[in-house]
Amino acid sequence: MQQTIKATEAELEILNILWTHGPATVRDVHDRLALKKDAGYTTTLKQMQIMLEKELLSRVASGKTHVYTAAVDQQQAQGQIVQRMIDSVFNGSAMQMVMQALGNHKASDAELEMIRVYLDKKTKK
Amino acid sequence: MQQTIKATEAELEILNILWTHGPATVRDVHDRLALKKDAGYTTTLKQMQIMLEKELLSRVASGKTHVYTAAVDQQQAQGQIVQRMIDSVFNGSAMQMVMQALGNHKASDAELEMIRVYLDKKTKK
DNA sequence: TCAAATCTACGATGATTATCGTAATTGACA
DNA sequence: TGTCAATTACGATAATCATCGTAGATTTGA
Repeated sequence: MQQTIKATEAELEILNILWTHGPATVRDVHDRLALKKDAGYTTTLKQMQIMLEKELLSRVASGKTHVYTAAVDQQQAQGQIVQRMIDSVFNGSAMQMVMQALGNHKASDAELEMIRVYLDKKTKK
Repeated sequence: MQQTIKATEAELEILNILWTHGPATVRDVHDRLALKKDAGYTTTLKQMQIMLEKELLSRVASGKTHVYTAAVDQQQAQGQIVQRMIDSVFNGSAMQMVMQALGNHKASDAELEMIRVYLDKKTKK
């Protein structure tokens, strides 16, 4: 049985950065975070230290700093979050959420085509 | 400019019940909630009172009880929640989330077909 | 009518989150 | 080597959330 990954919104933002850009220092993460929101450096630091305790992150020392890595699988973590949302907000209907997402979002034709291809593959299987 | 609707997980469950079944008393909501989770009656009551203050709900008196109604639009609230998740967890890519949702979910062929039809309509427009 | 059942109001509490200030540590380099 | 800048460690705090107990009000029906 896979463990349940429970991350807050703020933690997800950090995980997201690490998933996207790979291992990074607190400084790196903080700078990227600062582009979107503003919080103090120590806030980010503390956040990441807590995530280390929760084992959402791992780290290795490098000189005087630490390099952090996401310790949870991206697919799995994202999947669980989406599932929780589907359950609590969409009565368990993934489809309902997909339609909502597609409806609100201005997806390009190319994107829509990708989804279509994906659907086909899924249907055939 | 539309206001930002911010509801917690527990609040969403309540909203969801009201959206699905229409106006209801605390008792009604609580009984439905009790099917899934267990919490005391006063917990649900308090929750709904707070939601009233936040103007997520409205209510009218009916005898000694109050009948509550969701005061926020379902489409709009769901849309904002999904959008927030897309932003924080999927780097702003709705598609990425859709694929995640479809991947995790065992959708029936009929469901997939519905999505396909929806996509076509969206593409043509 | 009045007692029991039901409901609301309200405050308190513990847990979790998010935030940040300060102090201690470390490494770089003048 | 000694100082300065950057980093980590740690603790504190305020805000938010979820939960529930108790008291008071109201309705119902025996």
